[in-house]
Amino acid sequence: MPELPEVETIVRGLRPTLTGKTIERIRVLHRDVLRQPPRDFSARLRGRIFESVDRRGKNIVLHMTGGVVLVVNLGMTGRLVWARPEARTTHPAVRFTLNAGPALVYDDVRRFGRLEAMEEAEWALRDQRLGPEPLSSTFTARRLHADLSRSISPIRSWLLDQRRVAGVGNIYANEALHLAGIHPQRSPKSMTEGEARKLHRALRRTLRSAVENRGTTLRDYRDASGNPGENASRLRVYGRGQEPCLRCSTRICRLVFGNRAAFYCPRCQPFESGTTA
DNA sequence: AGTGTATCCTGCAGGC
DNA sequence: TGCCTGCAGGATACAC
Repeated sequence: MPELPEVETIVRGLRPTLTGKTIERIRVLHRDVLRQPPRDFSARLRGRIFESVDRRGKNIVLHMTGGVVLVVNLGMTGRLVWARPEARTTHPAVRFTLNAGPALVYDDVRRFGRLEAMEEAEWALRDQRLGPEPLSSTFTARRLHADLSRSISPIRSWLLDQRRVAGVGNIYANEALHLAGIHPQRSPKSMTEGEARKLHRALRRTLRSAVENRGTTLRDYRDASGNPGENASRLRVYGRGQEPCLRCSTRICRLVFGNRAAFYCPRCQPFESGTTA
């Protein structure tokens, strides 16, 4: 559910208030969202102070005193919200009582999300396994083209693989491919430098504007204060099967592969490499 | 090594 | 109204 723009919005919302706060108490209501025994999780975090609030890909990365890192992956329906009445938490799984202000609650209907407390060194290893941040300066069109040349899986699947690029999920993969005029099943290996450049631009534009709109809320996503994002009305293909393409009025197609739905315009995104688009 | 598939879980929309 | 089916923004264990 939450992809880079949603996680970024949550992190920005948490940062000013959470930094400097101490975890006084931890209540685990659903242990299956933890990647370690609840006793171990709590022992590592209790009494620690939040030093920084960051994002890496779709992960919320909370650096604590004592060299401990709390990593939160929201899965499909996870939320990290302030326990205020207006942010109604329906399925609280973990509750962090802080030394001041409202508690911080991890809420997750489907419980696909995961929380883990680990050492800095362990986090460094995990971090290494993730691909480049698409909005950072190290993510260049040249690098993208080189990375694409080594893969034969469909480009939409490639974009969802967090080891290739970090933070892209099904919504923004489909949106960026439409903007770039590239069919979701195109082979990355077959892409020209020009296509890689288009895709690079499209990814960055799509993600940046979604961050500006505070993320896409289809159903579940909320920011740290419990508010939905504003980006849903800006989607061009995702969830718009059978509706007209906003660019050429052709009907948007819906196609399932890799266990996920792909949406694309057959005219703007021809399967035969896109010189006619 | 790199890919595709099945699975974790709950809720909701649509068909009958 | 109620039952059933299919679908959902993610990650990963496994088979090939």
